[in-house]
Amino acid sequence: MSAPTSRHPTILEVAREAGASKTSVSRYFGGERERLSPALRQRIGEAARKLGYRPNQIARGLKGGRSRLLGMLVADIRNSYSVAVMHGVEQACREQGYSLLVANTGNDPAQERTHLSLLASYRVEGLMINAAGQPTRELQAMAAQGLPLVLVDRWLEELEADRVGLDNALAVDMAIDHLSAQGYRHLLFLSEPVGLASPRQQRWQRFEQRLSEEPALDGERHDPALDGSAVGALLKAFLARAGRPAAVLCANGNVTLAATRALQALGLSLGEVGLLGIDELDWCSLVPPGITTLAQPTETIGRAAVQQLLARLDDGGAALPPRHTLFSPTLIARGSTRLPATDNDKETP
Amino acid sequence: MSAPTSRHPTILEVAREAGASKTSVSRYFGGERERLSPALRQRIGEAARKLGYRPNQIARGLKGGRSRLLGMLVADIRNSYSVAVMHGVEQACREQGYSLLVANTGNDPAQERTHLSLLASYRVEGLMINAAGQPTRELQAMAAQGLPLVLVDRWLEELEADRVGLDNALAVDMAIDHLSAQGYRHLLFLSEPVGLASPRQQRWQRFEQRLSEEPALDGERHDPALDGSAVGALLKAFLARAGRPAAVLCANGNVTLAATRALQALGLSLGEVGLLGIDELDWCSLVPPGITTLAQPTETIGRAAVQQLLARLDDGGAALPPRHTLFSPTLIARGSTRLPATDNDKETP
DNA sequence: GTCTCGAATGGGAACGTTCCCATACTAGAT
DNA sequence: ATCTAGTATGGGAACGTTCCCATTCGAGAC
Repeated sequence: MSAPTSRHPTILEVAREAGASKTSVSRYFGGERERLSPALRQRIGEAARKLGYRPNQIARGLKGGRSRLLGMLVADIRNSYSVAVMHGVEQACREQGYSLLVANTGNDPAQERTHLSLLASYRVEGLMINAAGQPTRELQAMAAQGLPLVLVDRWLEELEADRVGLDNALAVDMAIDHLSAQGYRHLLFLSEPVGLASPRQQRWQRFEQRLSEEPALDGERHDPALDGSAVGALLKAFLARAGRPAAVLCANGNVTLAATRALQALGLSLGEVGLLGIDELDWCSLVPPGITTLAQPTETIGRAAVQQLLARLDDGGAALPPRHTLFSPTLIARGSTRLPATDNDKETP
Repeated sequence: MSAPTSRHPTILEVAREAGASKTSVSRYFGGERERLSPALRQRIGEAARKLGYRPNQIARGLKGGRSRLLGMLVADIRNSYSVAVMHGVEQACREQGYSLLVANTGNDPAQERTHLSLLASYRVEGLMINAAGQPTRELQAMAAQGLPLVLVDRWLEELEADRVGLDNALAVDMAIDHLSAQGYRHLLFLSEPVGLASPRQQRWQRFEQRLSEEPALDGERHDPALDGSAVGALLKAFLARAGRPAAVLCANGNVTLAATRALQALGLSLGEVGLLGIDELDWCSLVPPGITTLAQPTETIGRAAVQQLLARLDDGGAALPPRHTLFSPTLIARGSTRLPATDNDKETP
C-alpha cells in the first residue's frame, strides 16, 4: 500500500500514450516491426522510451507458452569443470535469446529431484542436466511431456536422451600413450569413488581394458574417498609394490589436487613419480615442474549442449534417435611426466 | 501440432478430477492447506498426484506479481570468488523458497546493461549486483521502481543501495600487520588495474595510508595488466630497487596467480620474497612452501546478500537508509610469508 | 424457530501478454 | 461505379493463476 513502487508500465499504457492499439505495440516488441507503418513505428518507439516500458516476460511466457528460459541442473557449482561448461552454456543461451535458470544440487540426489521439479514449474523450454544421482524416473516423465533434455558429462543408462561430453575412452588412451611414451611402466589409476557416475566408470573401464592389452605395462586402479589420508597411504603402498618408473593417472581435477598434495607430503618429486591429470586447472602450471593434464574443451561442450537443445526444440519432437556428441581432450605436457634423466635405466631399484 | 507434448495439467483439470473448485486447489498449493477440510485436502492431493500436476510459476507470477525469482548479476562467472559467493546466494535462495536467475556479464559493461534489463523483464523480486562497469543510471531507475538492490563486493558511489562485502581496510591492515610481524620491510602492493572497481580502490588507498603511517615500512603500488610479462618485469625492478626483506601483497586471486608465476620465472623462492594474497584458492596450499592468504567468507557474503534483499522485500519500502554489511577475512599463514632463518639479519644485501 | 456467526467452499475478474479474426482503407481491375 | 486483394490496424478471447467476494451450512444464542 505504502510501497513507492511506481508500477511497471504495461503494453496498454504505451498504446494509449502512442495513440495506438495494444496489438500494434505487441507487434513492435514481438519482432514484427516491418508490419507497422513508419509513422506508427516511431510513435510507439517514443512512447515506450518515454514510459520506460519493458515487455513483461512472465506475461509473455504465459500466453505464448514461450518462457524463453533454459534450465541447467549442475551437480556442483563449485567444481571448476562445471563452471567452465556453464560459462559456455550461458554464452550460447544469450546469443540465442534465451536466459538461463541455474539450479545447483550440491551433489545431493534429494536436492536434485526438488530442483528438477522447480525448473519444470518455471516452464523452461529445455533442460541441461549434469546429474548428481540417478533421477531417471523424473527425467523420463519430463521427456515424455515433450521437454528437450541434454545430459552433460554424466549420463544415465536407462534414459534415452541426447548426450554431450568428453570422449572418455580417448582421454584414457591419450593419457596411457603419453605416460608409456615418456617411459613410465607401472601405472596407478586414481579416481573418486566410481559409483554410478558414468565418466568415472568409463575412464575406469578403459584403463583396465588398455592395461590388459599392453604387456609392457602393469597397473592398479583405486577409488578412495578423497578426504582423510587414504590417498597418501594408497600412493605409498602402490609405489612400494610396483617399483619404478611409476606414474599416477588422476581421473579428474579433484583427484589431481589430492594426489599432488599426497605426493608432496611423501616428499616425492613430480616427474620422478609421473603425474597426469584429466581436467586442466589454473594452478597446474604452477606446481613445479608443472603438472601434465588433459584439458577438456569445456566451453565447446557447453555450447554444444545448448545447440543440441535448440535443435530438438526446432524439429518439434520429430523423435529422432538420441544423439551423442563427444569431444576430444587436449594434452598439455609438463614436467610431471618427464622422468629425471639420471634415473633412465634403473627400471626396478 | 505433431508434438507429442502431453500438455501440463492445469489447476482446472485437477479441480475437475478431485471434484473441487479451482480456488480450493489453488489454496492447496498456495500454502493454505489448513483452510481445507481433511476430506477435500486428501482428494486434491490424490488428484494432483495422479495427473502429475505442478503449479505453473509463470502464471502464478503474473497474477500475484510474485515471480519468486531473485536475480544475480555476476561480473565474471569464471572467477572463483564470484562462484563461491554465488554458491552462498543460491543456497540461501533455495532455503527461502526463491529461485535464482543468473546473468554473467563477462566483465563487459554493454552486456551488463543488456542483462540488467533482461532480468527486469523477468520481474525478479530483487537483484544482487556484482558490477563490472558503472550501470548507475540503470540501477537507479530500477531502484526507483521499488526493486530491492544489493551491491555485492563492488559498489557504485552514486548509488544509494545496500552493500555486502569484505572489510577491505581491515584486510589490508591484517596483511600489512602480518607481513610486518614476519619481518618484511619493503612491500609491493600489486593489483589488477584499479579503474573504478571499488574493492581495488579501497585496498589500494588503505595500503597507501598505512604505509604513510609506518616509518618502519616502505613500499610501492602498481596495477599492471595481468596478461603479458609486465608483472615479471615489475617484480624484478621492484626487488632491485627495494632491497630485502621484501614482500608482495596481491590484491586478489588473479594477481596471486600472476605473481606466483612471475616469481617462479625469476627463480625466486617463496618466503625469501614474501607473498601474501587476498582470496584463498584451492592451490594456495600446494605451491611450496604454501602461499599465505586472507580468505574471504564467501558463502557468508552470499547469504548475507540474500538476507538483506529479503529484509527489504519485507519492510515494503520503508525507506530505511542503505545498510552496509562488511565481513572480516581470515588469515591463513603459510610458508610464503616466512623468512628463511639464515637470511635473518642481512637487511639490505 | 429465527438470527448470527464462522468455517468451508466456489464463481468470476484480473494480471499483461499473444494471436486470431475483424475492420478500414487504398489501389488497381473490371 | 463495383469488386477484389492487399495492407495497416484494432478488438477480444485466451493463457493458468490468485484473490476478492459471494454462498452454503451447521451450531450455538436468543
